[in-house]
Amino acid sequence: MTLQKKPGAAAFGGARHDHTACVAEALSAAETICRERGARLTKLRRRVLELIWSSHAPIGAYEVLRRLSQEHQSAAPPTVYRALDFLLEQGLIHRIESLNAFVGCVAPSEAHAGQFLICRHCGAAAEMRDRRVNNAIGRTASDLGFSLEAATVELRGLCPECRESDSA
Amino acid sequence: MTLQKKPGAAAFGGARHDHTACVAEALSAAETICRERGARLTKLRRRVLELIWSSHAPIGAYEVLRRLSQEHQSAAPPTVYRALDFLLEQGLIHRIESLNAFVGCVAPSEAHAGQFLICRHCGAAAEMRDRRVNNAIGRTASDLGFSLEAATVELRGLCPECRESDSA
DNA sequence: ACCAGGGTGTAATAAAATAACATAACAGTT
DNA sequence: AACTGTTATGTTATTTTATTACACCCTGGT
Repeated sequence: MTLQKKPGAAAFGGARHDHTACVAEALSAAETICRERGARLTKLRRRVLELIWSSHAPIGAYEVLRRLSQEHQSAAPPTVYRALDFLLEQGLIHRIESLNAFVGCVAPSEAHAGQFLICRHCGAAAEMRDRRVNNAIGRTASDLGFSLEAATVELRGLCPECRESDSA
Repeated sequence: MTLQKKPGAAAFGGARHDHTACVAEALSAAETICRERGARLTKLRRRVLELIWSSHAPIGAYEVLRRLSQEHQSAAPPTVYRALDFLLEQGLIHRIESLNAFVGCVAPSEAHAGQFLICRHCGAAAEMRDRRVNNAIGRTASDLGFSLEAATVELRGLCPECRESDSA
């Protein structure tokens, strides 16, 4: 357990966390980071980031597009994909390969290869960076002479919340 | 390291392994398994499996379709996807989420959640099942109260072969 | 004002996956 | 052999996800 006190606390917190604050924090962090890097977080890109942060469940590019269209006449696939590319480059979001969807990054200031716990019931994805997992992966790769560059780790199952309500 | 003596040995072996034998073995194992289970490995399904095994690099559904079409007049997307679904259910192939592609399973007789090392240079994907990685994932999930059902682990980088030729 | 880049608009298309319904092949029963 | 239920395949269309190519337009630096 490294980056977050309690990984999944927000993502799996359900009703228990103040999501408005959660989004505000993410956006403000993004602005700071982009300013520092001289990257341009335009209105459009910021808005896309906000839409992605609208919940802790990964959201597809075309769902972003649908929502964006309601307020942005000229939105089209490239509009969204370009914004997503920018956000990915800046490490402000992650792509969930197994869902073809995107989710906000909880610790965008650091270089990262996120690992995700994805709840099949509520859809939320909690980002974590577990030392043991990283170590195990790193060791395995090096044992095999494989030069590791990136890792996709996506775990599916039931989050604590949904687990309860499932058995209830 | 569990299932294979040397994970990646065949996948990353390049010129060094007898791929014809490798495919023959996979097909014959598939037939045995299906016979035992009463599952029907039809000609079509067998051929799709063979196409997937044509190399150790994951292959996309539409690439399978293109090749299949050359010999099978009526091949269409559902033809291929249905065969793929069958092969996935039987555990004869794996889906590589980060590539939208499929690869033969090296140990189809057992229940499995494969982990993959994917070479960005030659495209080969070596399947492994590393105890440490599995343990780390299992522990992390249970620490967080997450009920783990499936795991996608896909590592990208350079395989030993390509690493050499890269620096050469 | 000019210009160079980066950002966005727009139209078309490619790539990946599924839906829905029709037909055919097959296994077990009579 | 004919009947029947099931599973497999054929066929057409559509949906979902992602990219290409080119035009336009800001914005910052000179």
